[in-house]
Amino acid sequence: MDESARLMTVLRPVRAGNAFEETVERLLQAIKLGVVAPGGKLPPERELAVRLGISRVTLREAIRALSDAGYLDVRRGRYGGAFVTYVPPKPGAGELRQAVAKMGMAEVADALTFRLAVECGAAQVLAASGLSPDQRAVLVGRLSDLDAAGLEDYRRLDTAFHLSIAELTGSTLLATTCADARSRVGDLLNAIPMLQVNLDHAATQHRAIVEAILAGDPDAARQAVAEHLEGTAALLRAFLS
Amino acid sequence: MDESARLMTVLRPVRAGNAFEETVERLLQAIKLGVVAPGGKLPPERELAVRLGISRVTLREAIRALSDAGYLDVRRGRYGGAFVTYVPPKPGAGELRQAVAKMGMAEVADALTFRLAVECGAAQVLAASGLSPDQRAVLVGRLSDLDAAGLEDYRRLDTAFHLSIAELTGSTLLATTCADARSRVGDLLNAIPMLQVNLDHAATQHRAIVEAILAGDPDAARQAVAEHLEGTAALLRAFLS
DNA sequence: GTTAATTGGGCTAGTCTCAGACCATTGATG
DNA sequence: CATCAATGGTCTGAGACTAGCCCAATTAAC
Repeated sequence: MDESARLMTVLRPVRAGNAFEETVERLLQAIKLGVVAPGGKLPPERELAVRLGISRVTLREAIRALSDAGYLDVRRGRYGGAFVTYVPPKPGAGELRQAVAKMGMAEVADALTFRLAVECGAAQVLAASGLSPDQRAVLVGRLSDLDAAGLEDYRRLDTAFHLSIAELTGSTLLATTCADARSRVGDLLNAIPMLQVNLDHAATQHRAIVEAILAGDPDAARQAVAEHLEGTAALLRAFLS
Repeated sequence: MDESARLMTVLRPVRAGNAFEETVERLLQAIKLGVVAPGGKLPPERELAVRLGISRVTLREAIRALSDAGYLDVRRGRYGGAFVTYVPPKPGAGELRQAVAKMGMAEVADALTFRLAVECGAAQVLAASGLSPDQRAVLVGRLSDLDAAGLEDYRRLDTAFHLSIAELTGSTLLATTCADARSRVGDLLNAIPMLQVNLDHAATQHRAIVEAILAGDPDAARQAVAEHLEGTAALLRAFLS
């Protein structure tokens, strides 16, 4: 609000933690977002260390921690590697309360607001830009992937659909920000039971989002995304009370 | 776009640089955003080091670098400290080309898209939330501050106005993201000459933004912000050709 | 003037992180 | 069944970063 609030905003910690902690967080993000699907393999340590800009020693410590925690299965030798064993927990109110407790109510509200803002912004920007035929195809493809998904793959493909919108804008910053926003609410979303009614409703909303974007209507796109995310947030609140 | 693009997005470097570099960047952000006004003083080293989560040694190296570069004037003893001496350079096409050259065209486009998305998102979210009388007062106050500003303070108060929108949403994540987005285009904006025509136009748009937010109209807010930022982007493009 | 509080300046011992080299294991291929 | 390429496992020396301590300078207040 006042000047001192802005000081708090800008002069915040330069680092979220030590290299090990930040690496664990990043790998966990890749796993939970389904960037590396269950059963899939992480890139080789040497390559991954370069990509993450850290030493192999630190990366290995992080992989070791995730392996111990049951997220990864590490195998040696040629054709070996770190394989994802994590599968999202079965939804339930217990999981949700636990996830919320770990974050704190204020942080949950912050994350939901953040996600609403950036995803609406991304959809609006994409709708306002003239999409190439290739881009349209990608968007439609992701939508039909999601429609064809079983319960097993639903969360992962839902994430893929939402992130595609940001990626299609061509802005790396926006894509990473949306990925960040999504991963902040990931544990909460996983706690929501997937009822057929909700899935049908979501499918309708997804279609509305795509149609608005393809029609080049930023306002409709913004509204459609807002409605969709508000719906999810409402489900969450319902489970919390 | 495809799966490998998502790998690039998530498995990016965990650290933008070493602690020294990141600290310099953060302090520069505070200075250029006008969070600490020219002539103002940074918090004492000991306190600032704690806030930034780094050691005093590293902080002092960063301050030393900024002092050498002419951004700060450091004075010892009681009532001493690191005082901001930086004043934004006089606008001109030369500055702009230089700023663009340092970033690269792709990065400039990315930054502009990013800012458009997050600021529209913030305005939309704020408009959709019921504002308290206090919040309305802050928003209106920032607007009149800006209207009353001389050329000297214009940029700083313009930044303050825009960031207030994000801050008023109550989302720390959104506030820091908007601050980040703004600082990425800061050098570009500083290169645009401040013609009276443009200032008048901007003032009208600012008023439209505030009215839409106060009216609780997310679509109007989104449109007003989009129009305003597109206008700025258009000015930039004009200066580049 | 003297004092005392506040602030920047500097040092040291210890921990974290890194780059690079070398070892160990695995399994497809000939 | 022997080979060899790809991959994880391990070690070491150097540099970055930190916490904590004390010194030096400055100035309002008495």
